[in-house]
Amino acid sequence: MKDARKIKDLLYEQVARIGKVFSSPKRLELIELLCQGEKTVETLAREASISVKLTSSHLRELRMAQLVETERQGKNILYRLANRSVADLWVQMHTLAEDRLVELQLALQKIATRPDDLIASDRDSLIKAARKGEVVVLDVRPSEEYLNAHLPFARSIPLEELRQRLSELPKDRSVVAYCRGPYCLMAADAVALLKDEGFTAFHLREGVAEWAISK
Amino acid sequence: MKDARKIKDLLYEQVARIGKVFSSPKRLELIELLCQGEKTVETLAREASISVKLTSSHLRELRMAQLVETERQGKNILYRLANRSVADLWVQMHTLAEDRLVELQLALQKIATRPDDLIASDRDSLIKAARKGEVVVLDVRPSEEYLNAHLPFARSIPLEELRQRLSELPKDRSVVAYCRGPYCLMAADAVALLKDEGFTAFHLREGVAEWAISK
DNA sequence: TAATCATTCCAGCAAACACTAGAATGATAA
DNA sequence: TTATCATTCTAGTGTTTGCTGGAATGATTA
Repeated sequence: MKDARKIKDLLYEQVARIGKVFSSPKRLELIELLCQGEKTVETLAREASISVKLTSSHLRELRMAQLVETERQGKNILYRLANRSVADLWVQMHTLAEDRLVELQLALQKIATRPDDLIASDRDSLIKAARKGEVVVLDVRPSEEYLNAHLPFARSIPLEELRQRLSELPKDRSVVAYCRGPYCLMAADAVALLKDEGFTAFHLREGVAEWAISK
Repeated sequence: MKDARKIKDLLYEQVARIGKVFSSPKRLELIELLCQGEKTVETLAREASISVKLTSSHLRELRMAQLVETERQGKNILYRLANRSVADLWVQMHTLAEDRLVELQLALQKIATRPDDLIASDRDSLIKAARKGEVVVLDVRPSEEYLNAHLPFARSIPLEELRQRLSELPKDRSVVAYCRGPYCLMAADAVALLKDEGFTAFHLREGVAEWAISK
């Protein structure tokens, strides 16, 4: 009887190790970044706006829970998610959070400059329209992330280059911009810029990881 | 720019609220229990072997993250998961843990008295065999949990009553026992008892929640 | 009214955690 | 060798957490 208690505690403790990794905001941000593809510590630190040392220690937690893998490439060390299911768990967790937490829903509403900028993601019809060329699906993430994975029929113009490359986009058709996911501000910025310049632009909340999981 | 940081931090902080709930072993145990159906605080405390007061405070965390709902029923208060996706997240998290953490794999191996007691869950063929009556699928959880939900064609004999009710089971066919899930010891105990008594018995690792999610 | 179920508040304790800073270490490339 | 990328150690700080115990409170039933 006492033994049964002990072994049960041990089991739940192990699962809780995974939960602990997902209980820190900064680690979640790193996970989301790693969902976009492998990255060096420096890149992760810069994109998450934290020190390299702190990044390193958060990555250590991820490593100890076996959720990431590393690979040396020259002077740099590349981190990547160990598994598709790590990204899936992140998506499922933030989806549940969005479903349950009113505070999160409110905060998310502030991101889209206007609610009508948001496009309801009807996966099939968006693909169909993109295939026919009726809309332009625009990936505004850094180009390495686009190269790693992107939505079907998407074109890449990183947010930084968008202003200079406006001429590549059509004014007679809709542009649907997306970025890393619902917590990334790049697509919203892109849509604001595009609308300013007279384009018809919409904001797709989903990123590649969310898209991959949606049924 | 500074604003973008702040709003991002806010978003990840909200998701981390969910992660925090899943980062305590005792809370995970409570979640697993709640996956079996609604329960009173007293029941949860007894089944998780912790004090009512501690149970109450863990349930408070679950409530504040909007992951459970409560309903007064007479003198008791019933807790239930707010949503199917809470159970799904628990299953997905412990599945990932089992996939990544060697320590967990080792600990799980100790549960099954013998590894060959475990049956590989080939969902379709098990259902087919159960429908034909070639095997008896046996639910050894308390009967309220069976009544709340159970596997197709499963019969209910709670572990506590099993010894007295052995005559209800056939000796010429296999018995496949299951309980709450991989971290529950009841099915393993049942299999050990049945084999002792000359039955052909196997242990199905999955519980109802795992079964519901498996593709 | 008294008994039961559950929550809450108080206080306290030990442990863990997030973050920062300084200094040392190791591995690699030029 | 020197510079770069990354980790590690030490050390400190302030916060949060899990758990315990005692006492009070509320809601419901009998």
